[in-house]
Amino acid sequence: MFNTPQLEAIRYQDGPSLVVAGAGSGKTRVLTYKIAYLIEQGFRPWTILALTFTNKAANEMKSRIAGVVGAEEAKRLWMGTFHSMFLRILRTELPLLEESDPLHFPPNFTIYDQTDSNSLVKGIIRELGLDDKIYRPGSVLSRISDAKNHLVTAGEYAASAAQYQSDLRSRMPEVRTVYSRYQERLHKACALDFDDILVFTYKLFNSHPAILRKYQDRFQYILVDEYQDTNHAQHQIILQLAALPPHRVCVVGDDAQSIYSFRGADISNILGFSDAYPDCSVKLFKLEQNYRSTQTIVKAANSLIHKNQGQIHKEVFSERSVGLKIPVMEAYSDVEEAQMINKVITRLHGKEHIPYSDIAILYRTNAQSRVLEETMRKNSVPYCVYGGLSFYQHKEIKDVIAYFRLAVNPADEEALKRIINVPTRGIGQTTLNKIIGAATEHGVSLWAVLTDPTAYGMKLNSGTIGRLSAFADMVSRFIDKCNTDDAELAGRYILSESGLLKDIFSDTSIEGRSRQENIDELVAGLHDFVGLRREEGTDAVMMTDYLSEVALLSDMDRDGDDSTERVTLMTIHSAKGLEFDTVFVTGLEENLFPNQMSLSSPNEIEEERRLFYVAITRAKQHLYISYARSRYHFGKMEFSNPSRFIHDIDAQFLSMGKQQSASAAQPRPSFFGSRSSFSENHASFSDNRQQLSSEVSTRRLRPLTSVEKQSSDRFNRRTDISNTIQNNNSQSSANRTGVAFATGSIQVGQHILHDRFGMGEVVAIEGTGDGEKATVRFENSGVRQLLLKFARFKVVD
DNA sequence: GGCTCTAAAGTTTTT
DNA sequence: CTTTAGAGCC
Repeated sequence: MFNTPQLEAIRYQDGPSLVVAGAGSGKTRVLTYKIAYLIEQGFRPWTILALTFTNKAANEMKSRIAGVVGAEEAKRLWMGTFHSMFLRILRTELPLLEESDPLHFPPNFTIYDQTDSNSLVKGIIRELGLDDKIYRPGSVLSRISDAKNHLVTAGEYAASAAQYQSDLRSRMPEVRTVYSRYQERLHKACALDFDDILVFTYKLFNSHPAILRKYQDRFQYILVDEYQDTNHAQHQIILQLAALPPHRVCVVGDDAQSIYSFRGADISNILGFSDAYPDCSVKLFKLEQNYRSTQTIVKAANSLIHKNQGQIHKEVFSERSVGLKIPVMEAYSDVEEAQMINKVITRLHGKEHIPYSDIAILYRTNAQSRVLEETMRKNSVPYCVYGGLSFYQHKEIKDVIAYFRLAVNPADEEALKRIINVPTRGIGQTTLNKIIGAATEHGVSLWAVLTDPTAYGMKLNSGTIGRLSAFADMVSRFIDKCNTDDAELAGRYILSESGLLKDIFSDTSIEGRSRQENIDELVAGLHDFVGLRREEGTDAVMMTDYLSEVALLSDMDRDGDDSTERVTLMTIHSAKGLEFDTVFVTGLEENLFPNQMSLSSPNEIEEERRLFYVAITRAKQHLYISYARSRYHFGKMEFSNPSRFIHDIDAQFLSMGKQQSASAAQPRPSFFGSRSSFSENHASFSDNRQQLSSEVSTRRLRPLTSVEKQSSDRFNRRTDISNTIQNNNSQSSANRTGVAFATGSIQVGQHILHDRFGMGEVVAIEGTGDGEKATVRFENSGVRQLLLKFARFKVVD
């Protein structure tokens, strides 16, 4: 079941350990069983802190652990992302600090997402009279974010000569001023940004030894997955929490898969972890056997990654079958690339009966998904796109969430700015600027000015005053509602009373309909949130609880639809940690992969190469690599050469197809020389080309508009679900009904069909009356405990 | 103050 | 090509 190093890694618990785990080496399984083992050894679940990279990874691991030690135990683990776990700590601790403490925050503080941060920085740049051509908000914010990742505060930043010199070189000497003001404004808005979650946690522990001690004592064992992608702040917090002997901390990762340095991830955290504890040695475990992929894939990956310098040496090997050589497919254009891939998918699905859900198409940038989607749709291949514009980033959803945020925390400046005139109520930019000016001048929140404009010297005409006070009154009612009613009731109230609902539902255009669907889905989400929490016996069902949850959600974390049969499309970054029988890695072109932005720096090229390594090691059986000779970029066609990375793989593992005839048209001489062996496709594809090309020339594909894209996406996501689960009504909140049950009506061993989790088997029942709970093992949703009083399901047998 | 039209910029990856 | 920001007009 486990090999020797895996077993040793699982059992070791005397001190700090580092598990260097090659791709496909069963890293997640080791982590899962280590935690289960710890619990069996007597560690209580709430004394174990397990940090993962995504919420999804955490939930999956949790439900696997539940399968071993039971749902009741697994539920109590501190398991989640760095951000969600530390946010939980901050919500508990920050309100308890003295008000004079700079870290003090009331419990209802907001989390600013990147858009909020960007908008705030932009506003500050404008207020300071800086040129936003030079001070591009994005670059300024990334400097600030960089500083925060390195735990450099605004004050330290302003005092640092080195920082100043660096900013000066970028012609942005005032970044330090922006940083300081940015931080002030966050504080005034009662908000933390993403990076602050880490910075505040570090500072909290650093300046309050008693609080640090409390968590050091609580967390008897700390486990961290994907350690190669942690940043300096995260690393330091781990060191704080595991500072006391015997330093029971276990970090797991693979330096060869470090792909987030652009976000501040520091590979030296894992490379140097062996020296983290001067008073004791860190036990090193190497997992080198790959259980996922064919020998060919593993060897090809090795030959690629060995082109990089500076890594922990390991020799990943596989004992699976040798497998096929890796076809490298060349296409004329991005469209043809998509069509070739579709052709192969159709063949694999039809002749080899590979389910669509075992197939993934990976790409470097989100923009590449368009052409693929269009082609898949034309060929009726079901697909699902992950990432890109997440549900929570749609305008209408952000508007609604902004209302919610304002109702929970009226000081929230970005939320207020966003919706003060949505729907239009005659409060325009001019008035808003005056309010911001007065608020800045008096050092108070926008809300304070808004509720009493004259007190802050606002000169306004009576009409404006009336409109402002009407708005303030409305928000006050929302605040009250959020204090008394649960998230769903309050949410519905806000939607209708704000006029948003009327505004959105009076628009009958295609775009409007798409917005309406999104709003429906949001309300359904609120309903589920309240319903599920009640089912699980939690009473945290208020708007503030809901917001805490959604603030850290990304598209990757959305509901699993793994029961359905669809090809997965995602960026390579999103694919980290996943595996598929068949993987297509697309767009292997110079300037795209490696990306143009990374060409100037050897380090960044190495990171791109690691990214390619991640991509190819996702495949279990079938791996295909493709590139296009031309591709649309900003609407105009551009030609490109095959990626240098193809060359980095030992040619014996690749299948390049036959020699090209001299007459074939080439947009440009190949990277590999004019008599390239690259141009003709792998044998099994070459016969496709002619029919495909004619199709290309007759019908130029039009990129999808955002609405078409959304609705097709929705179609693709949804249809299969509603067919399999007949009474699934998650599409609409309107006809949602709970299925009521008398308690005592189900028994262990019965199968149920849950409204949301699908099919599952009842494995235990405990408690009586209103407290009666069933433990259910779901086919696709893991093991869960449901409070029968609230649970919505029906018994199947 | 609000709406419409035009111009410019943008795509690297995301908790 | 698409999205967004800004100017100009009502």
